Amino acid sequence: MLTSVEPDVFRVLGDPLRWKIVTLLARETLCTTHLVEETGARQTNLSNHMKVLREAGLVETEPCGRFTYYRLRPEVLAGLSGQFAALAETARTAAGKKRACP
Amino acid sequence: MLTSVEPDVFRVLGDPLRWKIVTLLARETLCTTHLVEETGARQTNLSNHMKVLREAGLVETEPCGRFTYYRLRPEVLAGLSGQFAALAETARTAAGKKRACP
DNA sequence: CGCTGGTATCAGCCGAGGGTGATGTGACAA
DNA sequence: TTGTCACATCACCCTCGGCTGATACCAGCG
Repeated sequence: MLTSVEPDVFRVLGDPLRWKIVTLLARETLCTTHLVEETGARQTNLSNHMKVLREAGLVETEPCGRFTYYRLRPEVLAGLSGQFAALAETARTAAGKKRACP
Repeated sequence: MLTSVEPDVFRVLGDPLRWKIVTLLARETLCTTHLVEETGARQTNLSNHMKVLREAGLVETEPCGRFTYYRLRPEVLAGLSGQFAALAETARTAAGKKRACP
């Protein structure tokens, strides 16, 4: 039952700041300091969001001395793409099919 | 600038009940009464969620006498699929690219 | 017309979660 | 070791949004 966890991923991506972080990480791997200057958010706030992204499986951490690099996981994005494609296909084939009013 | 509205769509899909509604509507067009018996939610609650889904452009209404049928818009799902695919591709090509620590 | 059933709207409650300051931890440099 | 920097954790406030009961609206039917 893969679909049960999807609303959580969407809820995670539904925050504007987190979505911005994801788009930034899609272009290059960054550490918290870079994200602070890119987004303008506080370090504490970013740390909280990174924890959420990490627990959602969207991001991997890569310690580098005192720094912590965050790397996006393309597989998850590709999986979501496939889920949406399948759902769109289901909706297309079911076009016009409606249940009778009781 | 398409990407600016995306977090809103994700926030809409991030609610478990709304996601269930979307998956149900992907299979067949339904009216509120059907959704009430499928989800077990109250009519008022469902009406609120349908308004959110409609305003997000995910769903179209189709009045049929006293009933209101809701139809999923596959184009939106397909668009999201494409966005995720592009983002995954960007992340893949940028793999290993990391900004230097300041 | 009045009644009934399907939906939408309104006002309000309340818990989840985003934002913040203070503080803890761990790694490098002098 | 001591100081500093990067990051995580904690406690707290406060807003947003999901859920609800009451109620208004609208289409069909007698």
